[in-house]
Amino acid sequence: MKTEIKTDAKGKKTVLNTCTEPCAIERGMRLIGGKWTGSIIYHLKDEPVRFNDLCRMLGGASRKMIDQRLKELENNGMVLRSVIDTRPIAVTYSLTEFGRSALDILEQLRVWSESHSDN
Amino acid sequence: MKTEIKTDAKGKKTVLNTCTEPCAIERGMRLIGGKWTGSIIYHLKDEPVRFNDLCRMLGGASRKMIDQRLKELENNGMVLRSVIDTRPIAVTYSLTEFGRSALDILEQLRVWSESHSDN
DNA sequence: CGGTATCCTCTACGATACTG
DNA sequence: CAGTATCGTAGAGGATACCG
Repeated sequence: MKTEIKTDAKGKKTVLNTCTEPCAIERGMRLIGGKWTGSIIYHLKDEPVRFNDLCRMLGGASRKMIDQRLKELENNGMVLRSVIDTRPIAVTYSLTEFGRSALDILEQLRVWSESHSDN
Repeated sequence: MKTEIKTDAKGKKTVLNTCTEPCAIERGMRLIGGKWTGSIIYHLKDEPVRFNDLCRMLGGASRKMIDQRLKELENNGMVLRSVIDTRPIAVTYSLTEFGRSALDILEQLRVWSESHSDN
């Protein structure tokens, strides 16, 4: 996210784009900004949660979406998938240290969003 | 973002979804999580910026995208569009107080993202 | 229970060309 | 300069059904 605005002797401005693609903010958003991604991370903050419980928590999201997002999060190293081989099988999802490191941002976002719900 | 996990006498857990749709985190993400939205807000943090300068700053984004995002941001009350009636016309975009209130989150996101660019 | 597979629709987005 | 209009494609995402 480096951009310089150069101003010459006559006051004319030139914008230099030195922004590496994709920018840090965009990269970060692609990690936690997907549909339901932030909510999933947030719901895993206290304890491991099972797949179907997560579905119930995220009432508006389809199972396919949640499955997809969980795989992304697993691939990005933010979520850990644990299989407990009972019958029927049980699978829990929990946050890795990396995943946990995103909680501050999400909490701040939640507070910000709620404080502006009056618009 | 209210979800309760009830545990009964036998230790059996029931998940109650009391999450109002859409949740605060999702609502917040829809405000600043669109493609390029965060970057646009971030680039407006110091001073009003003209349309074409913004395009140069966001090298990877098409003009159409930027136009679209700016309109969204204007509709959401985060960005102010100012027309200076010279010839040729000049248009600058700047942050409103509401838009400015999102900068903390974006800055935190940027730092977080950069500190994990080694994965 | 915890998923896949399939189908279908709708939109996001890029490319390009035109305009006051 | 700051857009709008039009077209085309790829992928997002819902609904439904099936599986180990």
